[in-house]
Amino acid sequence: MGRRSVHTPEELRENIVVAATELIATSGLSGLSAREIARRIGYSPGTIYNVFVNLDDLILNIEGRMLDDLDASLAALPANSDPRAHLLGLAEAYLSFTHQNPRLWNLLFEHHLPAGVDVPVEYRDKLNVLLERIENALRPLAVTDDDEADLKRRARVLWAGVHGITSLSTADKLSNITAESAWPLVKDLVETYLDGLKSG
Amino acid sequence: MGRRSVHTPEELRENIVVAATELIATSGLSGLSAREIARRIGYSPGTIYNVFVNLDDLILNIEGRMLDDLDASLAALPANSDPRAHLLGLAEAYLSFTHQNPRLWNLLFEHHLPAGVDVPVEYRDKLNVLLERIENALRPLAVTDDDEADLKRRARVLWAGVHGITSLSTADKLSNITAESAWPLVKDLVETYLDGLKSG
DNA sequence: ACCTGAACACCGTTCAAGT
DNA sequence: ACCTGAACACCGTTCAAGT
Repeated sequence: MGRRSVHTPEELRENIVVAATELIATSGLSGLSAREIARRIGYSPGTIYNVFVNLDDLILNIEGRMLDDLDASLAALPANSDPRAHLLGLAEAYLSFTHQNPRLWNLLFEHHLPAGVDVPVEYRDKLNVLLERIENALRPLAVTDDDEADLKRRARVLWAGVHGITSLSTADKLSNITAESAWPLVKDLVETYLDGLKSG
Repeated sequence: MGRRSVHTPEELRENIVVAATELIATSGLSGLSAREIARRIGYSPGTIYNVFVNLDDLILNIEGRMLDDLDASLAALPANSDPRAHLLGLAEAYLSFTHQNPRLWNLLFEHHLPAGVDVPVEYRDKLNVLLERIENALRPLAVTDDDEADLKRRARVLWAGVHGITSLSTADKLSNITAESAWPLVKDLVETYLDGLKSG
């Protein structure tokens, strides 16, 4: 026991994250356990607590990486001069990202910090960077008497609405209410909402 | 030990459900445990498994009751001849119901059956009864070339969209992205979506 | 310095045995 | 018939002790 140093601290940290990510990807949050991670990486359970303060800390780390990956996905999207097509493109890329690994994506919404503990600022920042992409895409569609607050609200409404459909789908609950897949629903929501902005 | 019969089977069942509901209402799904229920009702853990097949079965029972309560809430709404006002009234009543007990409401979306097991038919039926209310409210708004499939899709899109906002709010995650409360967002979504139906 | 593993306080679920 | 409680196979987290 003690002082093995077969892995650098960075390797150890990475191994823990990878093992945890695999467990969640396969079996969801309930499939995650510190002891199982330890077994998989060949260390004792205690070691995980030398690297992360607890499972919540580890989970927040994984969530942060996912938000970064999503942002990279959206950033890679080709420019589009038509605002409506641009927004639909964002929605499609978002949907596709979330379905790449549904259980992992669900983590963001299934995981709750203990009462009183709130999410780190960097995490909130990442969310707002994502929402700014939608604000920017929405800006060309604004009518004259709109202010910045309207724009922000609409970006949040649109995202949250799409999130509603998406999360039902990634959680396998959409099939309880319809045989349709998520995309036609998301498309209908985005298109109809944008139509409503024009006419409202 | 054995054969106490201080409670009828119905009482016992009800006591288990009440204790479980309290635990979830206070601490969410993670606060629920068969052993804690047993402690609270003064029986041994094994007894719970004489009444319910397992915790999932008990949870499904609680979820079913909630859907019935929600339906009763919506049924109690006064009639409204204006379709837009009617839909907004439904959305408001829905939002208010979900916020009466946020953690309990969240149960519906946080709880997952093991892979391969799907939700009982009665449960799906309850969901569809709820969605029919929205379909009916949406019907007067249909344009001439709409068919029943359009109506069904729109009811699901509208509900899922509202659900997106609502669930972020009941899960205490809305505050990560905005200082606004759920209602103005839900109102914006419903109004803009309905505007979009007219103009689309 | 790094890591272990026993310890503590929990879980869900089953089922032989008791009344 | 109804209920118990020990048993089995798990958890998260801590921390004294070992190298």
